[in-house]
Amino acid sequence: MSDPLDTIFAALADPTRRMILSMLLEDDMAVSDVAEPFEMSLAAISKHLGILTRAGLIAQEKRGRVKWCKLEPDAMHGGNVWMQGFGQFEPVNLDAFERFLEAELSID
Amino acid sequence: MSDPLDTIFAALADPTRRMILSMLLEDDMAVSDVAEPFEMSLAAISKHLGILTRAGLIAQEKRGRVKWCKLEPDAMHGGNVWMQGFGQFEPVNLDAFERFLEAELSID
DNA sequence: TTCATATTCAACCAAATGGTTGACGATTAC
DNA sequence: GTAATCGTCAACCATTTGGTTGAATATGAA
Repeated sequence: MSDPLDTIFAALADPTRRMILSMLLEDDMAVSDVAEPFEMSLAAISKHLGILTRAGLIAQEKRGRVKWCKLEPDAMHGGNVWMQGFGQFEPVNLDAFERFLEAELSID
Repeated sequence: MSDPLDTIFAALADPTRRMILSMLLEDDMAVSDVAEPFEMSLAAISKHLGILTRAGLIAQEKRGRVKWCKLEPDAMHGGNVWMQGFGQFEPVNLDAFERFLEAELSID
């Protein structure tokens, strides 16, 4: 049907969804806990999680009445390779990335 | 206003636009030449080029009555860094990427 | 000047997106 | 059994997206 890159890049184009992925980088989370920091309905977050799941960027597993979300970072590989084809980007500075995440996640 | 990553990933989510970027990897092109292989109107391609320009992924320069499009690969850097924060992806195999492009561009 | 070429603009359209609300099914707790 | 919690579903809505067409603009060629 449609190129997986369509789905992956489209999923990453939304700031709410990127934030969710950043949160899951810290730890697996239940749907309600994912939704908690956002000022939108649980149903809206549920839709976002559906989109991330269909893109393969997260996996959801139901245990009891709680549905756990876990990051699937390998799904990003294809997009990453595609982009890298356009230039030799300097090696990623992971420290800088962690500082970025630190800042992004502390909207307390 | 909106995160540049919104704009970049959204621009990359469309297969026509990704194809255009691949084409520009070979060489700079005039708008009409970009449009030629696609089965859609010139106006549609013009819009796509506008989106790529606003995302910073290409630059357009008018010389005479021809508008030239040229790749700005550095604009991808931010997205690339963001993705890499999610995993240590194996070093890109540029040969493989070239073969991929070869295949993608030869829809003659 | 007149004509052709290169590109954009404006108006329109159908479909997709991101959100809402309220009802619903599943599971756990009392 | 009854009630509370977790999450999704369905219907709806406004906005954005990706395309069309026809007219307009700007430049170059005859």
